[in-house]
Amino acid sequence: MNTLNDVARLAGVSSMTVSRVINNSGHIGPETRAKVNQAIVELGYMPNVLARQLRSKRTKTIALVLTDITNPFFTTIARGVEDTARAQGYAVMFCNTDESEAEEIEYVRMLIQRRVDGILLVPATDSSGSLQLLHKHGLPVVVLDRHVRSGQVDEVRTDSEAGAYLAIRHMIDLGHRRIAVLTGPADVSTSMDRVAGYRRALAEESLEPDSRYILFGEYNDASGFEMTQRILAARPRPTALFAANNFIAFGAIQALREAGLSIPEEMSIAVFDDLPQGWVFDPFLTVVSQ
Amino acid sequence: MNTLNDVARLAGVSSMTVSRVINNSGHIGPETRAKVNQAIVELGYMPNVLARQLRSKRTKTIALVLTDITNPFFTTIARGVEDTARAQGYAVMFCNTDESEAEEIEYVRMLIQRRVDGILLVPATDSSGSLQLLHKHGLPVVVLDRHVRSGQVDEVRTDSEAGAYLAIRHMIDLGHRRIAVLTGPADVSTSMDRVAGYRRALAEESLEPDSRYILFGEYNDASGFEMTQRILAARPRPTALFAANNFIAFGAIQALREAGLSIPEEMSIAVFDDLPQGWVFDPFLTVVSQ
DNA sequence: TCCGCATATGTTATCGTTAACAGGACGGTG
DNA sequence: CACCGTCCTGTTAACGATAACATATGCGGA
Repeated sequence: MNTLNDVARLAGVSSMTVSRVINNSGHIGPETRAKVNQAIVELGYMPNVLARQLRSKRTKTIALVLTDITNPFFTTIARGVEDTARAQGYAVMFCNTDESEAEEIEYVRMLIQRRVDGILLVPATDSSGSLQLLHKHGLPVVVLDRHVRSGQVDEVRTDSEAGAYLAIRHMIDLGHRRIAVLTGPADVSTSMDRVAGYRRALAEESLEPDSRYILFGEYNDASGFEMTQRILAARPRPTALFAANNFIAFGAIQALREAGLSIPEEMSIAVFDDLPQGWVFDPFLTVVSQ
Repeated sequence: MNTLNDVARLAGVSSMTVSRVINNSGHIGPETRAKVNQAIVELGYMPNVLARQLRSKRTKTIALVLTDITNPFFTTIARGVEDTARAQGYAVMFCNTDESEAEEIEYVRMLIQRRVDGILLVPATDSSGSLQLLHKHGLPVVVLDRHVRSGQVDEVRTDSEAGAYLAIRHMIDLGHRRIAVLTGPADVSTSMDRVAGYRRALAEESLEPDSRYILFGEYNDASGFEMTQRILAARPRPTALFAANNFIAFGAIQALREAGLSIPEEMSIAVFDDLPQGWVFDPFLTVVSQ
């Protein structure tokens, strides 16, 4: 693979001149530029971005660290991030932490070593060893989707509390009085915020939130399935379920099908999350779209 | 951010010794190793991977170039690639071409410049300027999901012809005689192969494939919607649709709903593709899972 | 005793580019 | 005419690591 020097030699100029042509910096005479460009084409020259990055201390690369790109909510975000980054000449590295803080820190170390210019992070938990690490090394971070306690970070997220409130309000308006909530881990801000919205809506109606109706689990379908089985055993049985994300809803619907309960006649479901396109087809659901 | 030399100075050894400790190469005395490790911890040293990559000419990075990571089929692949790569110490860069060859070539140029060690490519079309480019620069490539004519490349894909054949066979066994196929672009191998399987199944039953029942479009829901509207206008109307991928099926189902046709009573649907989890809930479909 | 080999560390050059500085030519201005 | 600014190009060093080679020490065997 030939280098900038090969191009310079062929064009009969110094390597600095070639560099200037490539980067459109400084002043270059028109015929010099032509010679250089021709040499570039002739050799099929491709700049070595690594060398450029090393010297200039910028990688034009950012990272998106999230829990699972398989979740349609995150897939959509990933797609948007990639499009925007690319338009600015940046590349994106994706990392799946599977909700594990250890994995997250591992990834962050790798990203620091690769000298990415910045990181978009969906933190696995709200205790943020990785944020400290990033801060120590001076790496710009934006936290997505979730809130972290540890202070001074820019965050971009939806208002979980208000969204959940709206969903539960809607259920109440439809006449439901016994509503269960199936949510994620207790140490993830979205879980807690969604429960908070749930409580507020119930409180407004002076409905006592029954603690047996508030279940914490994981943001996946197995957990949704299991929580639903537990809630179906509760007496009195709730008439509506509020799933704190789409995967939990998947599991819940499966459990209801197995139990032979029809939706929404025998059990209503509201979901907090984007759903994959086409999902709206049959079981009738209420969704809070992000 | 401090360097290998800073560590060397603090530990009172040469930078080469530090490098050897980090990479576990050569012979290092136990107390030297201890000194070096302590210095590393003390400084919170993070190797500059860029410098390493430049010198060693390996980036430990591969790229996955696909058409749209939003497609659940590709999302799953992406997840698998990332997991496997990471286990081997490799990072992955994802690129969405949106079925555009121009975008694909643009990405390939960028990846060559970034000196990735190899590329996994889902080609947008079967004319492969990007493959030539990659070959010219000596970059290892594996082509995924689709077949390319231009020769000597490793390919990993499912047997589209056989899958389509099975789906159509199944439809025929259920009694369908007028089956339409809604497929992707004519210059993508999977489209053609799925149509070929369709033809073979029909031919076996001496059913004349009606060319009005074979529609080429795009692998997205808008195209599936539009093709379905066209097919519904055909007389005699087919009794079954075969969608060549999940997005086309989405569009088809939407079009059928709008037309007030029930699935599968008034129109059966078979789909070639993985479907997102939970999708099986209601409209009753036959799927060929990859 | 001398040689050879394994072990342990250091020195120098280099990967391919850009930052920083250094001119030379040319034209306008006071 | 001296001086300055603009345009164009080149030289040198550096980014932070590793490859390749060199050196030193100790130990066993002929």
